[in-house]
Amino acid sequence: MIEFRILKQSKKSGARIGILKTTHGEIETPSLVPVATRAAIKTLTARETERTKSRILIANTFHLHLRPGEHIIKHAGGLHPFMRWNHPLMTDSGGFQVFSLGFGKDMGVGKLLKIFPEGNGGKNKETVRTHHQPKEMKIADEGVWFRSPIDGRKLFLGPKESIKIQESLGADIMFAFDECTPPLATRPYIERSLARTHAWAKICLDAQKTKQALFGIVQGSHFKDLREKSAKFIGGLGFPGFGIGGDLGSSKEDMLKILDWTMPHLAEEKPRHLLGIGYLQDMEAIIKTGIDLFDCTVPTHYARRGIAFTALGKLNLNRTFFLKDKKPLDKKCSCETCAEYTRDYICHLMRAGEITAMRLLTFHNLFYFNTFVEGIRDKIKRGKI
RNA sequence: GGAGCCGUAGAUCAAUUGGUUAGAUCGCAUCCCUGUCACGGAUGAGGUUGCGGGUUCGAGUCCCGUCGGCUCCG
Repeated sequence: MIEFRILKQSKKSGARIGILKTTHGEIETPSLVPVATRAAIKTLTARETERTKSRILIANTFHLHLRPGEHIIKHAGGLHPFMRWNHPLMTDSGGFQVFSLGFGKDMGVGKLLKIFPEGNGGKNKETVRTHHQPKEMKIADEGVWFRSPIDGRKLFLGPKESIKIQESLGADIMFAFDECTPPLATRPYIERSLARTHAWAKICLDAQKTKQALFGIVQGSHFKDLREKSAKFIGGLGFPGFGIGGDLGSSKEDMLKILDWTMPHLAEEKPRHLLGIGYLQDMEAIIKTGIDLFDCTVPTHYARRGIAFTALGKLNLNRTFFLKDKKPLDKKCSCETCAEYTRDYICHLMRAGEITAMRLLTFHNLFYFNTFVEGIRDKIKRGKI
């Protein structure tokens, strides 16, 4: 069970301040949802994650099903006690892995299409047509046959299976099983996929036995009518909240357009989660469309590549330049990393391959992102956006 | 004192019987990463082949000298 209360609706935009209540406490929205795919924010403990101002995390059904298996987590009493996290949790359905381990892997693309200049090896000419299948999986109306990336054994995941697993995991919020279509798919492929995602949404609702909140996911790629169709359909099924999935086009403008097409069809009083998006420079814009929650791997993933986010932009701590830099990562940041450590040391650790570097950067980036969202909430409260 | 082996990019090593512009890996530099992939991807810089001479149309490769390192024998 969740309860969502909107405390303030902006008069200047779709932005709003809300409180999302769950049985594991409440969070203020808009909020970033850091990604704990395998029931861990990589490099940090739950206690440490809490000190980065994070109050809700998202784990992944597909990855936890593979390892350790949902029965282990159920036996431990669910994800919350298992990972020692006493705040709200979400689980992604595994639908995204249909894409990321399927066409995404085959074609070497993300869900946001990168535009290549003309003549660049015809990279953009490749398309996914109606009856195409990814190399290592089979997508059917009932669900998806995968091969385990761990040992190669055959696995099946469909809407019923996803819900059953997510119920064993016991997060406060679950997501419906969907297909994130590849950005290079043809319209007929997307239409067919959308019908499937919609059918799966209904099956998920029917399959659910627990009181966890189940969010439906809007798809529809970059087509206006398909996005509207999906938003109306998913919006009409009685879900207590919604996810918006990508392909979200090939630019920030595309993404905002897609959100604008979608949002009017989703009940205002219900929370909206933008799946997998959250560059700092996009946050304010997506929040202004009416997004309440968004998960993103960027703060944690980039940290492990040596990137720190600061008021002056991204810093690449791999660069030898920083070996003699005695400043903290960000002079105004009040996180534990910035309070105790300076760039020279973190640069050294990064270059030496010491995992402590990733830890210090992960801590900082999460704190920085959360502080950044806090700043946007503050702007909404003061009526500035 | 004598004999032998070795010397190629910052490091470790490749390079047909002498034959185009001397390669690879790591490291270095710049950039990339959006419902996760820590140690990944793209691009780039870097060489008087220890030094000097010779043979040859042509030498990292063959010859002589020299310097340095290693091994063995006295």
